[in-house]
Amino acid sequence: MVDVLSEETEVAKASCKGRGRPRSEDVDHLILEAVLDVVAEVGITSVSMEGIAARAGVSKASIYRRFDSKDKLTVAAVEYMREQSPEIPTSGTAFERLHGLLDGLRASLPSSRYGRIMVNVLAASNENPALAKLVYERILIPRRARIRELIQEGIDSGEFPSNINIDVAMPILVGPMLYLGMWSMVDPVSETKTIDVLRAVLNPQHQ
Amino acid sequence: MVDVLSEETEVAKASCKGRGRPRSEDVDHLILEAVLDVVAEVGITSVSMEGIAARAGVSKASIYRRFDSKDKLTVAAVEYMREQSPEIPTSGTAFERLHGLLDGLRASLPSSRYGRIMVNVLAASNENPALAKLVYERILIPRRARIRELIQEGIDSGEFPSNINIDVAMPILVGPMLYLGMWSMVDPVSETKTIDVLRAVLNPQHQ
DNA sequence: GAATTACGATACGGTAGCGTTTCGTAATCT
DNA sequence: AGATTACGAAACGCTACCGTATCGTAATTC
Repeated sequence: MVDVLSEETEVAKASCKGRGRPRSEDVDHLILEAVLDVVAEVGITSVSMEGIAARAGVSKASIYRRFDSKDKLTVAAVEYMREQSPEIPTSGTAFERLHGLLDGLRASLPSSRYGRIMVNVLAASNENPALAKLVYERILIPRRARIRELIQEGIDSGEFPSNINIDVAMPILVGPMLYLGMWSMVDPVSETKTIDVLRAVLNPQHQ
Repeated sequence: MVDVLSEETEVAKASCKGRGRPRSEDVDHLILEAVLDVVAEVGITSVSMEGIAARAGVSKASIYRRFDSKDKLTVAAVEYMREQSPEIPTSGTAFERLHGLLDGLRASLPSSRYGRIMVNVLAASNENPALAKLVYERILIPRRARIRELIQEGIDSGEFPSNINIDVAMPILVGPMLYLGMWSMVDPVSETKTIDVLRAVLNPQHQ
């Protein structure tokens, strides 16, 4: 849960060190968490001020005091979201750790709040390209960076071939996880599939 | 545009060979096309009877005469959708044809009506799992079958290694296209990337 | 203690879409 | 010709959400 809500955020519209009652940070968090929940469950289109207020247990006035439009609200929610970092495996070989991370990604795609937000934002990217870009840069890119690090570790330790081009390896490693996870709510994937695929990609001789 | 509208569809609710004025097939098509357009552009949640009527240039009554709920309407639209088959390349090596098909898939992901419908249905899969399953089985599976055929052709002709397991090869070939295409509207992919990836997957010695 | 600001609750008129119904007209079957 | 059904257009009451405003109360600063 950490803390946060960066200083530069739009949130602080009028009440920067004012004299009266200060704004409740609890209310800030309640609102943004509610937005993230709704986006994950039913999509950005279905975010409504009234619905968020009801869900967060907060008055509409408290929302409008902070965000004067739905766009500002969703943008702030995404900025607030920063990195529900998945636990990065630390034990085992580079292959095992990479497998752990990637299989976690695959499994989280349809089920986790994180994964569902990504899909819903992607679906709305036509309507709201600015938000899509923001999510891509603030959420997806950092995630990918962690995978890159793990691949680099494997290369440095000699476990993976040294001539790997990471920019080519990324789609080859991550892509199959998207393929396997994306529709798994209607067509579940056997648990051994991920490792079969990773083995085929990283140890072609065993294919 | 073909023809179609299967006989078993829900559409024929009361007017199977009745006596009066027959239902216009033009109206059938106008309605379902409008639904597909709206789903592609703004998502299933945003499909409204009024919106469809206006867009199709049809009265609401004509819609309700055929579909008594929005669910029935969207399901019928998907069933009507059957396969806007992408042109399957016929010239060149198996690699070249596979590349053509897969690169077409990648490029169509964010831009084509087909690709946008898939993402929007996926995003709504929580709310409407039945529709998600229908789309998956009627649209996605047949598409994948065509890719499988192309891979099998390459194996049969000796161009691809004979020990390939197609169930493993599919995620490895298709997955990277998802990875590269999915966010390309906010982060365009260089055109040579697809072929780099395919080369790395199919000719590991050149990696 | 007085001024100031945030809070929850509640209410307002306005808009959009819902599902249904009624109308007059058009097309097809017997 | 007459019966029957589909068509577009329009109107119905209903609900949800919008953005705004007003209230009394709570929490801070001066």
